[in-house]
Formats: sequence, structure tokens, C-alpha cells
Amino acid sequence: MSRIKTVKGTREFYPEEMALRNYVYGKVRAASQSFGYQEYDGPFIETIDLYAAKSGEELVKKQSFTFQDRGGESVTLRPELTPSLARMIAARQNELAYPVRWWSFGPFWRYEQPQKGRTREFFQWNIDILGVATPEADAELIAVAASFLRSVGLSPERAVIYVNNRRLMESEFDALGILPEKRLDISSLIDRRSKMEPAKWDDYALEMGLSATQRDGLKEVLANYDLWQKSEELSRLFAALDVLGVRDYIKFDPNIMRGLLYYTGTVFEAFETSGSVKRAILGGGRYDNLLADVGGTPLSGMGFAMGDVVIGIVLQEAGLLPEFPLTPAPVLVTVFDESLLLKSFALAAELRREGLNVMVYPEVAKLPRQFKFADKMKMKAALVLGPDEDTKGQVVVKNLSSGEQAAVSREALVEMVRKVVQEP
RNA sequence: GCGGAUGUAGCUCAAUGGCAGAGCACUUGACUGUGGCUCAAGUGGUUGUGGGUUCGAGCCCCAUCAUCCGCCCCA
Repeated sequence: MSRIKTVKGTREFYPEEMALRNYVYGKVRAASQSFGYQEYDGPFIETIDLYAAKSGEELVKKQSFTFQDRGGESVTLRPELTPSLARMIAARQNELAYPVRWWSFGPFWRYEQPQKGRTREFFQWNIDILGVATPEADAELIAVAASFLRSVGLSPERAVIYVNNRRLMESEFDALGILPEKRLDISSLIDRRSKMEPAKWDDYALEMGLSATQRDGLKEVLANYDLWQKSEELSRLFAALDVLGVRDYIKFDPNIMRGLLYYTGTVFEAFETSGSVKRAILGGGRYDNLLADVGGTPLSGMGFAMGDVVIGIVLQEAGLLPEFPLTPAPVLVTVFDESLLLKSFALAAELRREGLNVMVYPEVAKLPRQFKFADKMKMKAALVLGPDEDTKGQVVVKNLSSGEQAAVSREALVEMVRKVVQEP
């Protein structure tokens, strides 16, 4: 059988996958809202200019979904949210109550090669605090991330948030005599270290223009896990994380750089420690020039993002997902025969008016078929309204887990159904 | 953009170059007012696609498409 295929890198959300997506969304919402963050969203399509200015044209042209609309304008399926956020903030820069705390969970598209943990269409949690530049604000946002990890069952033994500070690293680079224009190269050099063999990396560092002395000095810096003590920012950050109750998730790591240019202070990334996914679960940092490209006055902010794909795999592999009900309705009203069809419908309606989620079999069918349906849907109760019950004003309520059943009067029915449904 | 692997039933996978199979799922029955468990029977295939080698190809060769894994990149 030939089917029309899906677009490369997209996913279909069957009810099971939709339940997972909504589960993550729910945990994201709970973590965000418990710290007072407001939900917002931007457009899903934007002009390409919005990204070209900030992210660099190469990246946008090669790795985004861009096309001409019927009016001839180049539009892009959004690859990230930050530029839209910047524009939205700039438009109301003087009216907003600072600090602004905003979060979002929505779809994004990137034209990349799909592989484990990476699709071309994905959902991403974005959360930012704007208009305040203290280490304590950084700590709060990291605490949101940690709260989320805890809420989905990822304990500090399983997930770690690695923290570093760009300013600290830059002063270390300066001390080694590394010129400011080399910083970007050095960042990618550091990022690449874990992926290369030590000897090769040593050579590579020289190719990047470091002297042997500088390289060895850099290696010392990268191995110094007490380096944070030299940074007042990091000391304050860790003190705040401590009282926020999430210090157990945090590790200082001078190797965390987050390649991008625009981070200026705290940077962090969360990883799952034991599983097969090597990619970061989430990551972010502090930036100082959010509104520079969209016409506002500079505003400092701190934010992070988390895609739904990696966290989904991590939770699945760790066995941390709860069992999602297949159907929101735990009760099936069966249909005995043609003459009782509408009475079953009426019975279902009556139960719904009592606030119960109820399905009714929508046609006359053999009872085994109807019970099999209820079973496959993992429903908790099946009701039978046959000729005998109809005459006596009763309904049979069957508990599908235990197999027990009883005929009950219409007056006692709702209570009985509630009782069966509420059993674990 | 580069490299590696894999495409066989709805799903997961078998099958020395020689009759295309199993498990699960599905349908029916054992069971005419009741699901799960068990048993029995049954449906289901252009072996991704196009060429080639061969008496004979799921298997070998070439091309192509797709998927997966990794590299690059990762806002």
C-alpha cells in the first residue's frame, strides 16, 4: 500500500504521543507559573529579516524553512523565539512592569539533518526574565529549570545543570594573553574538546593560533573546578541557588561555553547523566543587548530554552513517564439492542450532567464487541441497560478491573459509578 | 554538505542463490446478556523503486528513493 509520506523531520502525534507532549507542557507551565512567569507567544511565521539581522544570514538561509508568500515576501517558519520576544518587548518597552517574566511553549522549525534528539519540527519551552541583571535573577531562572527537572522525576543524580560565566572565562583568557578577537574561536575549541581525542585537540589548539603555553594554560583553566571562587557573580549565584533549594542540581564547569556570541555572563546547560542522549536537555544564559537590533534601548535579560524532543527521549528511557489514560472517559454505556439504543444515550447524557466523562456505544452491536472495546480503551466501568434492568428501573454497573458487577437503582447509580471510576 | 547502516505482512523481525516464514495485532469460533486468560481456525506479501547477473534473486551487482545512527552545525 502506498501512502503519502510525512515531511522529513516531522512527527505525527497519535493520542499516546499527544499525551506525552501535553504532559511536558503541563510540567513546563507549572514550573514557570510557580515563579510568576506569564505565558505569551509570537507569530509562527515571520519575515526573514527578523532573523537575518540577529542570528547571522548563513544560519538563517541554510537552516530555516524560508519561502516566498503569494505577495512575493520572504517569510520564515520561526526557528527561534527570541527575536519575536525582543520586538514585542521593544514595542511596549515603557509600559511593561519590570522585571518582565515571560514563558512560552510552541512549535519551531529548523531545516537540519534529523537524528536522535533532533527533528525539523519541534516544540520548545522559552523562558526569560528581563530588565534585571543580578546574579540572583540568574539564580531564579536556573531554579525554574531545576524545579522542572525535579517535577518530572529527574533527580540530581540523573540530571545536572552545568554552570559557567562568560566574563570569568574572558578574564582567564586575558590572563593567558589571548586576544579578544580570538574568543569566538576559543569557545568552539572548548566546545569541541569533549568530542576529540586529547592529542588531536592539542594539535588543533595550536592550529587555532594558540601558543603551546597558552594551550596548556587553557587546559589548566578548564580543569579547575574551583575557578568559580574567583568570580563574585558566581559566588553570589551559588549562594542564591543554595537558599532556593536547588543547589543539588548545580555543578560549576568551566567547559560549558555555549558557542554563541551574545551571551555575556552566566551560561548553563542541563544534561542527563546516564542515558544514551548526548545532547543538552536545556540551555541558556545572560545576554545584555536584547533589543539592540529591533530599535529599543538596551535591556539585559536571562533566558533558556528546552526542546520537547530530547526531554521526551530522556524521560522515556529513564522510565519516568506516568501511565497516560487512553481515553478521557472511563465509563462506557453499552447498547443492548435497537429498542434500548436511545435509552442508553439518555443514560449517558444523564451521567454527563453529573460531571462524569462517559462514552456510549454509538450503534447496536454484540455485547462482547462492546466490552472488548471498553477493555482495549482501558476503561474502568461498563454499564448495561438491558430489558430486565429497564423493567426494574436499574442499571448494571460492571467494574472492568475486578470483573465484579451489580444491578443498582437509578438513584444509587451516580454514586456507584463514581466509586468504581475513582478506584486506582 | 560528509560518513556508516538498514529497507521483507499493520507492527517487531527471520529466511546457504532453490516452495516467502514466526511472534504480536486483526477476523471468526469454542462463549446467543459480558472484556481480559486459554485453545482452534482464518485474513493478510509486486520482499522500497528501476535496471543488471543467473536456469533460478528477498539474498549478488549498479542506480535511485526513504529511514535510522554519527560528523558538521545546533539561534
